[in-house]
Amino acid sequence: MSALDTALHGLRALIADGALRPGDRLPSEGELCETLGVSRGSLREAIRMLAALGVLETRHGSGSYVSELRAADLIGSLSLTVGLLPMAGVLELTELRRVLEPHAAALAAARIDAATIETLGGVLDEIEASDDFEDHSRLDHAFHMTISEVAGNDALTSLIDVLRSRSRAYRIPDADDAAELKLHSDAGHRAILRGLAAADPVAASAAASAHVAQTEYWVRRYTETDIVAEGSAVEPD
Amino acid sequence: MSALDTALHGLRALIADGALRPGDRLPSEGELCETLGVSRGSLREAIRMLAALGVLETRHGSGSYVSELRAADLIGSLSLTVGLLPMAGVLELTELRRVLEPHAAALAAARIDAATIETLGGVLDEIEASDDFEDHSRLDHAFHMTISEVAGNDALTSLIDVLRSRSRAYRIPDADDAAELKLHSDAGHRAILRGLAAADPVAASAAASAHVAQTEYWVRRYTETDIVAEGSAVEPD
DNA sequence: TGAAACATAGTTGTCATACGAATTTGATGA
DNA sequence: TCATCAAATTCGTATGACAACTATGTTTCA
Repeated sequence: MSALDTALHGLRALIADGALRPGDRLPSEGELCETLGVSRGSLREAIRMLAALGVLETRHGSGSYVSELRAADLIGSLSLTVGLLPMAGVLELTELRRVLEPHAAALAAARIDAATIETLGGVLDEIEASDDFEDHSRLDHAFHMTISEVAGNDALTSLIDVLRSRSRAYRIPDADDAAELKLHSDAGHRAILRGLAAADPVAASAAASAHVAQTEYWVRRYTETDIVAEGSAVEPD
Repeated sequence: MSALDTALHGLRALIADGALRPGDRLPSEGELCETLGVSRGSLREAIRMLAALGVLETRHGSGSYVSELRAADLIGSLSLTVGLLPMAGVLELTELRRVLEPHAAALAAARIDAATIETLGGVLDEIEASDDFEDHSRLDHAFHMTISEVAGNDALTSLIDVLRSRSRAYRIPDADDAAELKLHSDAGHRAILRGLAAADPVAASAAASAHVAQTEYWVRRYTETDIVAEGSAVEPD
């Protein structure tokens, strides 16, 4: 087994066995090197791998810590990479959205309160009033994330967020198409909100399903034509 | 921006911009160090992070390569970490299974062929004939993965695999409970297979839903009592 | 007494160098 | 043409050194 694997499995075992619990500080790199019998470089590579996966967090000058190990955080670690998927992969992910978003909408319909409904209505008002792509994208994200959060499962919210992050980054180049998309999008949002306001899981779910299907249609339509990626969709620290 | 971030974003940009495509070999570490202006150690840490996320693959003596960037592979990178989730997180994931597995079963019902139905029947025969926990776990896995694969979405299959990997690692300690679980589990499997064989998406979906709900019941039941984790559920290379 | 400033030790971040291990490549020879 | 071997290339690992940052205890001053 390579030194890197030794370090990786060693660290993982410390957490799996309960020797290190969420929030705990790891021994210093020097100590871990002795314990695991690897050089500092190999150890640091292993730490970085677990950090990339959301298991560890390192603070300069302080130490490395075990994360809270929330399912949502681990799923969120995918956000760095989904932006690199080719279009074929994006379509696969959209199919997952077709299942997950209706589910979230149905759950939300059963739990949402009047204040949140009002908030969501305000968001839709803003979307419909704005012509700016950035505003639209940001508010659309807020609308859907709020629904996921109301659904009450953080892992579900995180997963939907990750899956949505990609299609969000595309801008429809053709002005007429963009206008048509926005028209249908706005109508879809209103339908979802009606379902939520009526506390009707079936209606909310169906509306969410239709909304995703529409997204999928546009993604497919532009898959084989011009498409403009909005940067790398990941902001630097 | 730290040297590590420089390297990480630099590598990511090379892929996002299309300068490096799936399957391509990266420049040597020495070249990348010069290009990005960081030391070899920092560069290697960045490479490891992307490798942990399934974006890069490194071969000793040959070089580092961009992976095929399949959605299924990126999702599969979670398998290293879901084994570390506390029970609360496992329940969150089980709720996701409640949506995804019925969906997969419904899709599979519409696409499955006679040969696969026969194969699945054979797997169930084996399960029902075996008393060994290892056999049962392995065959159960094969049964459900086959269904996912028939569904035809690799990302969905990978996601279900990741989510299932955790509950699979638990063994019910009480013998009577274990026997009861197996009884219901076997019946659930047969119900799913009946739905598939009848090419009835609704029946298959409902049976899969019930099957996951049952798993969830047992996970909850044992959450606050004794539970035995079957190792770290990740086999070394 | 209280608080601000400082000094110190400990920890991670980064770099440079060296050499081992594995692969790839090209030359050599039958 | 093919097999074999040697060399070059590349990643894997270890070590040492120092900078950057944090945490903690101490001193100093109001």
